[in-house]
Parts: sequence; C-alpha cells; structure tokens
Amino acid sequence: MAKCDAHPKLILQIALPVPLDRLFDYWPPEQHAPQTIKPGMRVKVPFGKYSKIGVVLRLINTDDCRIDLKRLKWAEQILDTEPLLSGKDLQLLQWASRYYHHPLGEVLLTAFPINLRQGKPAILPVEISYMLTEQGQLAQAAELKRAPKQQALLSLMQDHPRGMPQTALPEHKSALKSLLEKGLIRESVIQTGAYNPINSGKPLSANPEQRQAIDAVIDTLGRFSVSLLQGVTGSGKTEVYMQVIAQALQRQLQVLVLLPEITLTPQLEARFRQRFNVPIVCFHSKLNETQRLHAWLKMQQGQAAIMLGTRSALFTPLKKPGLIILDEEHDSSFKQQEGFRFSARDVAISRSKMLNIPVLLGSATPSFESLFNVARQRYQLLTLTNRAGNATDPAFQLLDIRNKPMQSGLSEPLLAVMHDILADNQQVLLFLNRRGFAPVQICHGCGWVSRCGHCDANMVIHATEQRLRCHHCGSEQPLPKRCPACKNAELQPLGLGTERIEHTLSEIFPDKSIIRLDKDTTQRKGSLEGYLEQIHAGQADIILGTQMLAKGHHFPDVTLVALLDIDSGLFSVDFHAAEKLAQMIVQVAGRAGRADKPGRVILQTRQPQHPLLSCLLNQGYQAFASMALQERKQAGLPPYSHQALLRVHAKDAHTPQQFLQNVLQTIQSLNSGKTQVLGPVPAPMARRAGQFRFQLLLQSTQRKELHHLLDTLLPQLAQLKLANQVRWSVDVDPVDLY
DNA sequence: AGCACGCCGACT
DNA sequence: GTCGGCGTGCTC
Repeated sequence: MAKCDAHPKLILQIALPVPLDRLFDYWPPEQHAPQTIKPGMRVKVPFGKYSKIGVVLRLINTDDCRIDLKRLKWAEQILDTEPLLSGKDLQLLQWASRYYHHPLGEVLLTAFPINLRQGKPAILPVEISYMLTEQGQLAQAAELKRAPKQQALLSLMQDHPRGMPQTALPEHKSALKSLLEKGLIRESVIQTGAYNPINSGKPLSANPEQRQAIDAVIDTLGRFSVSLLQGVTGSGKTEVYMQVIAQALQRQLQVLVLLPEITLTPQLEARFRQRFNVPIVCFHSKLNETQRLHAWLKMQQGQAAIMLGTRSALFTPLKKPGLIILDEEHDSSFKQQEGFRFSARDVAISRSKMLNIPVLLGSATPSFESLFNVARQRYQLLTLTNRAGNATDPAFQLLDIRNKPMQSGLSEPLLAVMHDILADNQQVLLFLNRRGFAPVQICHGCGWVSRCGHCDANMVIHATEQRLRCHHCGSEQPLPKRCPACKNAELQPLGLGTERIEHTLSEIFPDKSIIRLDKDTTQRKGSLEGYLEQIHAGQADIILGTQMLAKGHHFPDVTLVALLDIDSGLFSVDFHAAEKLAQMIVQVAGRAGRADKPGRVILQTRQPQHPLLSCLLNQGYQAFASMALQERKQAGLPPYSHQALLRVHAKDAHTPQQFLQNVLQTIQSLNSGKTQVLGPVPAPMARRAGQFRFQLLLQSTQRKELHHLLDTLLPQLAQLKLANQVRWSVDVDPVDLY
C-alpha cells in the first residue's frame, strides 16, 4: 500500500453488532476529513469477509490503538453528517451494556430501527402539501367536467382552503399532476419542527387527588425525580399524564410514553391526538419499518413532540427531552426476555437521571420494587383512590370449591350466581389463564399422556383444529384418535382450558352469547378489536379469556368477574409468583363495574385459608405488598438483594450441568464470599425445544459485589473447556426463572 | 453471530 | 473419485 506513511493520526473506535464485548479500531475513510467525524455517527466498515454497520464511539490517537497499526483496515464510509445518537444516548447505552453484561455493539444497535441498523439513510421524506392557487380558488368545478377525477379533487381542495398534505391524497396522484400543470394548485413544503402546543380548547378539569398528583409532577419538571402514580382502575391516571404532558409541551419539551402492549396504544393515541395539537408518533411492532424509522427520526430531530411506544421505543433519541412516562409499570413485558435482557422501567429511570428529567410510573398494582423504593423515599408516591363517577370498589368473595360439584371447572355456586346475573341481562367475565381445550390428553387404557417430544411439557389439546400443540416449542401434530401406545380408542382430555370452558358454557347457557378472548381467537388482525366492539355494544353475555383480559380494556357492563383457578398461582418455585398473582387478581377485578352497577368478584379456590389470599382480599393490595416485602426481607430476596441468573443450554443432557460446575469452581476461586451462589440446578423446565437447560443463580446484598463478580467472571467463561459446547446467557435482575 | 477453513461418509 | 457433515477459530 502506497499510503503507508501518510497514515492519518486519528483512529476510530467502533462498536459493531457482534457478540464480542469490545470495540474495533479502523482508520477513518480515505477521503473523509477525520475532524468531521463525531461519536454517534454510523459507519460502514469491512469486517471479516463482508461489511458491517457500526457506530463511532470514540476517536483516539494512534498511540492508544489496541492492535498493530499494520492490521488496521480503513472504514468504508461515514453514513451520517451529524451524530444520530447524542453523547447522553451513548452514555446511557454504555451504562446499559455494562449493567446487563451484554456486548456494547449489540446494545448500541438495538437503539436503532432496522433501517438505520442496515445503513439506510437517516432522512425524513419532505412532506408536501397542496393548496389552491388564486386561479384555483376562482375556478368552477364545472370547467373540468370532462375530467371527473380532477373535478372531484378541485372541490375537495376548495373544501380545505388551508391545504391538504400529500399523505392525505394517496388516490389522487394523476389528478394532482394535472391540476398542477393547469396552475390551479401549488405545492408547498410542510413546515415541521416548530409546533404550537395549544390544547383543543376545553378547560382541563381534575379532581383534588388528580390535581395534587399533577402539581407534584409538574413541580419536578426540569430535574430528575421518580414519581409513582398509584391509581385504581378508572381513577383517571391518563388525565394526570395528559395534564403533566401539557406542561412539558408548553416548555417546548418532548415526552416519551411507554406502554406494555400495542393493543392499548390505539385508544391512548386517539385521546392524545384529540387533546394535543402537536405531532405525535407511535413506535411499536405493528408498524412497518418505514413508519418506525420516520417516528424515530422525528423524535431525534425534534419534529415530533410525543412518542407513544412499547419497550423498544425506550432508546429513541430525544432532541429536547422533558419527561418519560411508563404506564402499567408492573407489567412484565417491560423486561426483554431474550438477547439484551433489559428492564425498560429500570433503564428509563437511569435515562431520566442522566437527562435530569422526571419519570412518572403509573399502575393500579405497582411492582414491589417500586413500592420498596417509595418506602426508601427514593420515589414519591402519588395516589388516586376515587373511581370515575363514584364507582364503588368491587366486592371480593373467596369461593371454597372443595367437595363442590363442578362442571368443567365451574362450581355449582358460581353457576348459580351466573344464572342470576345473566337472567338480569348483565355481563359476566370469566378468567382462566390456560388456553386450548385441555392441557393434556391421556389414554384411559394404558396411561399414555400427550408428552412433547422436545420439552418437559405436555402437548395441549386444541379441539377446533383437532391438533395437539406444545406451547413451549411450537411443535404440533394431529389429535390422535387412538392411543399411539396401545391403540385403544379411549383417549380423554384431562384438565381445563378456555376452549373447553367455552364449549361447556354453550351447553349450560345455550341462549347466551359467549365471546372467548385468548391468543387463539385473537391472532387474526383486527379480531380483538372486533370482539371488543361487540362486547361494548352489549352483544356478549359471557366473556371468557386469558391474560389479555387483565390488560387495560374496561368492560363497564360486566358486573360479575370470576377467576376460575387461582390455586395454580399459589404454589410456585418462583418467589415472584405471589406478586404476579396479586397483580393479576386486582387487574382482572378492575375490569368490571361502574357507579350504578357495582362489580362482584368471585375467586374459586381450594385454599380458602391461604394467608396470601386473605391478606389481599381483606386488607388490600398495599397491605399485601407490605406483607410480601417483609417476607422477602426475611428471606433475603430482591429487592433486599440483587440477583443475576446464568442460564445454560445444550443439546446434550450433561454438558450444561458440567459447564456450570466448572463455572462454580471459577467463582469459588474469585469470590470473597459476599455473593451467594445457588446451583447449578435444572431450569424449572429442564428440557425445552430439544435443549437441556441448567442455571446458576448469583445473589448479593450489595449490587456492587454482584457486578464486580460478573465483571471478572464472565470474560473467563469463554475460556472454559466446555464453553463451545453450550450456549449461555446472563440475566441481570431476572423476573422469570423460565 | 456469520463465515471461513478443515478433515471423514454416500453419490454422479 | 467429489459434495458436504458440522467441529474450532477469527473478526480491527
């Protein structure tokens, strides 16, 4: 290479999306002035056989280069003229990479929408609007009678004297061209960037509790603080969000609103658009890549003021960050469960701290961590207790079903109540967290069960499709008519799923309309919305479903909620189970009732004396949380300690355990004993999708100790003999042991 | 993660 | 005699 002695002085340190926790050094691209390259710009570099897109993280001197300069390659191209990620963004992502012990390059590139990850240009299309020229204003539609499409467009334009954006006229492409040529309309570029955050007129109302909460959060605008807004269903949390947002917008600041599920975004989006006269963008998995790119860029450039999004929206750069809101903060979907296993709630708090802005967490059933932080006076607690329209709290009733006659999981006393309610033309909501017809098929002749061949789990009967399905690995097969083992035809469904209960209900209540809401009935696009409409229109008598009933949707005409089987949540190896169960009970109960029709909640149980249930029902969620936190304190569990879970899996049955045994030895050689090590133990589902799984739990009362151990331990894992025979991952602050 | 290179079984 | 199985080793 002739260039050898003309080496530029600066070297780029680049993060690349590879599972290697280090940066890669490159010369700046040959004809690119190195002074113009800034951290946060994307760069295309040769990597191995092909090219990759990375992010410039630092510029260093040749003296600080980590490898022999002769081996350095030249970067191919700097892809941005300005950094896409700010210094603060990079700082946050680096922190997250260290905290979650996930490779920096992969963390950095998850901040980008796919298009930017692939190196596509970070450009927003120019938005064009059309408006009438003077000639067009005077023109008579009749003049165009030989061109009906142009005629239609002209009158449409005459109805919108302030112009129409191109995006609103997708059908009129050729007519637009013709009218432009005739000089009847003209194009103008829509000016984005500045917006006038005036709300649409109505004076904002709030009850005293809401007022207090609103004022308390507004008071924190401009500095870091965490507020926990605890409000029962229907207490008006959204109104609090909106009035706080209004204040942030007045200060020309942007707001990031994070939600657990996309199913809830459309409702909230509609309310926001009605309230705020500012550009609002959404960011979630139902959007296509172009829409996501545009939403991301609008926030990054300051053209949009509000982003509503799911977990993946958390890292969107903000030109003028003002406030982060995280609704339903207890929801476990804020924790990413694969790859970069971050908690959007915890990272949002870190981000707010770095940006020196407030964060507002909302929930009717706050996570125990958040309540713990309130008790430690790290968060301020704001409470809303009044339900809208003076609705009363639902009345809870534990229904002891021991020795009671049952029909498909429905006890006689429950059926009696249902008969009454339905006779009165009110709606009933039944909750069972198990989809399918029955969780297993069994042979009455020989005892064969429908075991999954790849998992330690049974295959679930799906009667409509006449198939057996494993809910853990997705494998399926036709429902056998005869026992595969003994050829006996006496195969029976064992246990209950929503599909089976729907079947039974239709026999017991033949003239009532039943709507089942679970993954199987709502997979088709728009089907959930369709069912919800039917329910709200009063076309459903019985609503039956799983988890998704607990999330957001309110059914005001429901006056009876029944949880058919809560016992399975009472006995779990995972210490989070009690918290999850309590949240679920309260959330499901919150779906029902309003002022003139108080709700009633029945919980079927064979454990009517269980202390967890009696505390929750007699003293409420708050008391229950205090009790459970006390237990966790005594047991030294989070949030009184900190955990990291090392998961290992392999095709071979023995290597995961052997590998973890070696890890254990390594730990013992490193650890001063302040970090507890539990395991290795088989994962709760020891075999899944053909992989054998083991895990090792690390726990320490000092977060620093735990992280120090991980810092020294993890780089050594790759050197262990069995390292390339297993796959392993680290989960910091695990919430699910599966 | 890709994607090489690198040694041992069933096919034109 | 080749095509290709996935074992291990590297990427600035």
